[in-house]
Amino acid sequence: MVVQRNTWQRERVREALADARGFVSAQSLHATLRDENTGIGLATVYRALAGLAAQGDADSLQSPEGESLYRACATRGHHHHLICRSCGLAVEIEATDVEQWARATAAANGFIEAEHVVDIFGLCASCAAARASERDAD
Amino acid sequence: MVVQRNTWQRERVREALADARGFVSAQSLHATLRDENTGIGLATVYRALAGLAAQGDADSLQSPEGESLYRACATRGHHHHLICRSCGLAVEIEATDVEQWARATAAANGFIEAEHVVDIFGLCASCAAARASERDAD
DNA sequence: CGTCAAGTTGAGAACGATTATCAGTACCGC
DNA sequence: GCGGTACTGATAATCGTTCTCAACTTGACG
Repeated sequence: MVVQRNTWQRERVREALADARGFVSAQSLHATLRDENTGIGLATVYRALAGLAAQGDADSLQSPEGESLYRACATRGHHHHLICRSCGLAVEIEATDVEQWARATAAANGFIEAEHVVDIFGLCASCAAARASERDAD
Repeated sequence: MVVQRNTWQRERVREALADARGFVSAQSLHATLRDENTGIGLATVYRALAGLAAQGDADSLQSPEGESLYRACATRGHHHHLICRSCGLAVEIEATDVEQWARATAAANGFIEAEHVVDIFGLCASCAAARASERDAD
């Protein structure tokens, strides 16, 4: 049974995702690959990303604007992110305390099969500096 | 300057939101109001919800499926939720520790203007029980 | 290397949620 | 009641994502 084939498209998506410093949307990833030369299809990018996410090679989350963002993460397994809302830069963070708190809170209220969403959005140092100098320029 | 007018539509949306035990989507809220009799428009529901959320009378969050969900919350000000992914029931929770952790983590990584998303999704006791008896029935 | 079955691809259609448009309406202060 | 203006609602438009399906690749087998 051939479960999955290797195609250059999937490989390119994986590379592009790895090249991106932080979280990127499927749309912008597609745009990037489009620019490079490849006539890769949007649907293929979505499929590849969904596949990567499914097998744990990528993390996905919803931006506050409702887009799905993806990232190739160094840390496999459960972890959270500190994300720059300007450039998308993401820092992987552990939150052992929060995990416990989440589990305890869920249990205390009779909830089972609890999953939690814990992410921090802000401006990274670079973007903060960039914005500060923009302000100065005004 | 008339800033905002009172219309029965906005009031109905507020009521319907209050009647719902937990988070509901704009779509289902519109469906509910539609059933009641009112020929209220979908756009109006969206506008009312956005308004309520803007003035702090309602909380909004994105479901894992990408829909925007709204809820009339008893607690004004910053708080988080424990949400049943089956019936939408939501429990308001305080997470002082998590707030601090979020702030500290952001600061430690040079991030400013940090906001955090902290929500727990699970199955509430009722839904868990309901599902258990369904299982038995099979 | 050629063949073949089945997984993949890509263009575009389809879809669902949300937002914008705009003429008609209802609210509010006078 | 009047007038101005914010609001409404039907519909179109937008945007991200998924589906469809014919054409194409890949990989196993000989």
